[in-house]
Amino acid sequence: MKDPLLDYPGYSLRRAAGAVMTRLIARLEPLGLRFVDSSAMLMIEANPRITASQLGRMLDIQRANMVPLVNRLEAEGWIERAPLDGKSHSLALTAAGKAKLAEARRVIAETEAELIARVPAEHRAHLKPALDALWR
Amino acid sequence: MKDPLLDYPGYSLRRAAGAVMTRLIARLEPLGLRFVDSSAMLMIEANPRITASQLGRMLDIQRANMVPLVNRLEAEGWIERAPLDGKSHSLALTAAGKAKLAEARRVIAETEAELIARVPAEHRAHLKPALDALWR
DNA sequence: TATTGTTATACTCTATAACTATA
DNA sequence: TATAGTTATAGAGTATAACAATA
Repeated sequence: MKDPLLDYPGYSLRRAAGAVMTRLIARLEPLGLRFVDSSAMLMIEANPRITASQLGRMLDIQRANMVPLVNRLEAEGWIERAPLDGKSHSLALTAAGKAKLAEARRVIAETEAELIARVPAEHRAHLKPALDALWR
Repeated sequence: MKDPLLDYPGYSLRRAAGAVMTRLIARLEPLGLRFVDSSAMLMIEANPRITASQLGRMLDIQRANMVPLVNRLEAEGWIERAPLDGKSHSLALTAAGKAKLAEARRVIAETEAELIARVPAEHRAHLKPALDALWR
């Protein structure tokens, strides 16, 4: 069976991203976390008092779609909102959120390590700069 | 604003794939094609008389989700079904399908060329082998 | 005027379970 | 028994439009 799609780097990119994401999502699921939850919590930890709109811009998530996400993180007790001014709220991790993020960071590190290990050594250093050129 | 996600190759992989797919989808849309339509038609062209189930396995699409896809391609007049045996049907491109695929191939080639052009020359040859190691 | 947070909504993609008919 | 095609359905993820309150 011929597979003409294998000639396209763009197709390899899509399939590789899908495979890696599937592995990561499967590992986050037992922690009660979606991929986007872990991304958001990493970003909130690094930027305390960030707002939902700022967070959405950095993660490339629409403002409207941030609402259920932030609501869920708050309902789980992982983040807290505090009024910044009359219309904005700042987000910060709670103690429970920091503990949950520590768990998430372990499975993320494990998945990233596997990713690197899969790439033949002679290509390894080239992967991230090549990828970053495609979207940054 | 700090962005800890930039340290993760897996995150770069996801964002790069998203960016490239967004560009390709935007170019296929005026042709009345979804990404999966163009993938399926390339595969059918290269493998005349392939069945929907075989196609699904190669594209990593569930058998059940092939039904509306194949129905749509047939309704557009781009593919034809022919009974293979009592339970299977073979798929093949029609003349209209081949013409549409020629259009699709042009925008795909254009998008792939841009992808390559974006990657700094010293990393180019490493990208596809690195990506393929992640899913094949 | 622009931005934040929000509600409502719709569409695509994907996953699962179940059924029929045929190999 | 395993596979092909199919139906129905549900859950994610994502996009758009609109609104009130505030900067």
